[in-house]
Amino acid sequence: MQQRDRDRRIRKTKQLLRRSFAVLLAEKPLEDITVKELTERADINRGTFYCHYRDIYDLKDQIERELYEEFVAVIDSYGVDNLRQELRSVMAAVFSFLQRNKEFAVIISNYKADSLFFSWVRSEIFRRGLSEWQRIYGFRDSLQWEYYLDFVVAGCVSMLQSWIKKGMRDDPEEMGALAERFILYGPGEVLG
Amino acid sequence: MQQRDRDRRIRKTKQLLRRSFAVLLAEKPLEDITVKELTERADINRGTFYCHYRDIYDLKDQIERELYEEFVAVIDSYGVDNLRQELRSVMAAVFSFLQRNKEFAVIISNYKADSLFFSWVRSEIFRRGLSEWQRIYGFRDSLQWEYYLDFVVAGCVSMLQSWIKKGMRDDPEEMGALAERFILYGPGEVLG
DNA sequence: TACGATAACCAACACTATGTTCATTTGTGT
DNA sequence: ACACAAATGAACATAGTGTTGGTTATCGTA
Repeated sequence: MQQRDRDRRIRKTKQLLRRSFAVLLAEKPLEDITVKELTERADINRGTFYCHYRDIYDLKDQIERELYEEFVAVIDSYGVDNLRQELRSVMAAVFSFLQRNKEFAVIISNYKADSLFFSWVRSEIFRRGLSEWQRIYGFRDSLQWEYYLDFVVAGCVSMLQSWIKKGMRDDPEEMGALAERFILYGPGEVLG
Repeated sequence: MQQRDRDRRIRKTKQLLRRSFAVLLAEKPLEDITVKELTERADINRGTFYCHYRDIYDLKDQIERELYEEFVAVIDSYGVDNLRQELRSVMAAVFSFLQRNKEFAVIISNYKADSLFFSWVRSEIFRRGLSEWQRIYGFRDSLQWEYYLDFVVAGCVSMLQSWIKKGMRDDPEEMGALAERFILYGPGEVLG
């Protein structure tokens, strides 16, 4: 990415394509978007599209991939050892990361069902959580633990998604605290 | 559905198309499957396909829609009043429902990310849970409750999905009990 | 069993998007 | 200013789409 995008022209065309892609995605489902229409909207030669992407799905994948790499960088900054202790801060950081990338977050939440991004996020967090569990407890009760980990990870990601759909208004710090309570204490405090 | 599918010919072609669709889906992603290839595999005239479906996505939607309607019938049999009391049984029933429809369940879990079925299931359970909450508690703390409900619903659905991917081996009754514990008591018993 | 209805078949059709080519023009980094 | 690379525009063969009309085969029912 660094090597290739040195050229201003490349950055410009990619940006134009992405903007038009976002607009189109707000109008119709992904499978109805054609290269022809996209490039006409962006006022880019159709051939140029194929210099950068294989097809529409490749474009979508690249966008999600880049967002995902940034996400990994964010949670990497918290080290692997203290995920449990810093649960609240990590979650808050993720919420605030999405807020900073509002434009893409909205694009992704426009996909009718799940996006690749969130699916990657789920398996990444699952992987990390599982390895931490095994580091601490070995393989004891690992099946139940796997289901529970899967349960809470999916829960958190779904919180992220509905938070986005609600307009990202609630404070990231509060959302992080909420997520932590859901994960560690269940519904106790919510149901009273 | 009842009116049209009286004719044996229709049932037969639809079945053939679905079988070939399942096979193709195991080979390649949905967006790479063409009507032409599908009908050739099924040994059905291409024009016949268009008598029943608008396009590939319509075929996929109809399959998921039918499975979803059966699902709704299953949870409807538990009445709306006692969702909370019968949590375990309802969840067990859902697990066992998917086990009975193994073939379709596997098809759906083959979609990388975009299964309409599970997305419908999520919003349906969410809707029911929310209305039950409001019936019992009014609108008190409804925001936190909404996030928590979203959290656990997504968690349960994700349990279903990973259970399918593990081969549906664990007993539906046990899975139902596990889900209930996760929902009501959080990780307490799992983490010890 | 016979009959009217209709689903499936077949061939053909125009149409659209795809992916690739090549020569040309424009803009870039150093 | 220069060499290089990206973007353009036009053209092309290809493949899938969606629909047509006429024919054959199969269906449900009386």
